[in-house]
Amino acid sequence: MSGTHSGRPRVGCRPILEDKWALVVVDSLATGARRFTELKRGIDGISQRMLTVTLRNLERDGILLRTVHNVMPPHITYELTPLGSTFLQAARPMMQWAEANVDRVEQARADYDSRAG
Amino acid sequence: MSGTHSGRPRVGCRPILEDKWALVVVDSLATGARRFTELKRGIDGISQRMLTVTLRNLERDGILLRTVHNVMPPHITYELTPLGSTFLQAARPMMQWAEANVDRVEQARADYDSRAG
DNA sequence: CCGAATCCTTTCCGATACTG
DNA sequence: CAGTATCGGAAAGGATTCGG
Repeated sequence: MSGTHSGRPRVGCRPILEDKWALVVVDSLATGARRFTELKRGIDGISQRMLTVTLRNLERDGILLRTVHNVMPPHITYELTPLGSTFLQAARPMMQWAEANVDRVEQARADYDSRAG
Repeated sequence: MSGTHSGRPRVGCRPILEDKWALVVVDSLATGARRFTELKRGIDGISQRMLTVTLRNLERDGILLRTVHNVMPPHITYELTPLGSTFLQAARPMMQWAEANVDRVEQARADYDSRAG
């Protein structure tokens, strides 16, 4: 036995965990609903296409909710669902670890590369 | 402001977070050192190539340590470094969330697909 | 037993152009 | 504003073969 690994592939969750932008998009919705352009501006380096794709996938997964507001002019907002909020809570430690240890990891890489070319 | 997102791309951590197999390999080392073949047997669906690549990357990142034992016959073990242990601790909540919510996510997908084709 | 190397297919993803 | 459509290069990743 090895930790929490169950033996079968975690089909259905992997796409979230592996998605290049999913974590940062979810994180961007931490403080409440946002519009497409707000998200685009707030996320460094994301293309329009990838933001669209990421939002669609997260909506499909039940992580966020897409709402069309019929005011004038009409606009669309994205916000976390309850399931999305629990996901964000669970993901926070890992994001914080990443933020806190980027330098250590890069140092380890530099060391490794200098040893082995 | 939006959660823990700093605005700059998290260069250096993304490869770990995005890697298809990194989490499950790290998790497989939770209980101690393992040999290549043990890992291969324990991880469902991983190819020899991807296990090799994943182990190299994690070693390079300072997450795990590769040790060549000069006994007869010689063998090689992989184990988490202290940095790797902190990574695993940080990743646990997300892995547990994934394990606990696969069904919910798949249900959400089925609902979404039945609504929109 | 633990890989490295090669081949080949699939998927990702940015750039660009267009739409209601 | 909030997308959709299409293209093409880049990267991932499986299968297979070979080596120490």
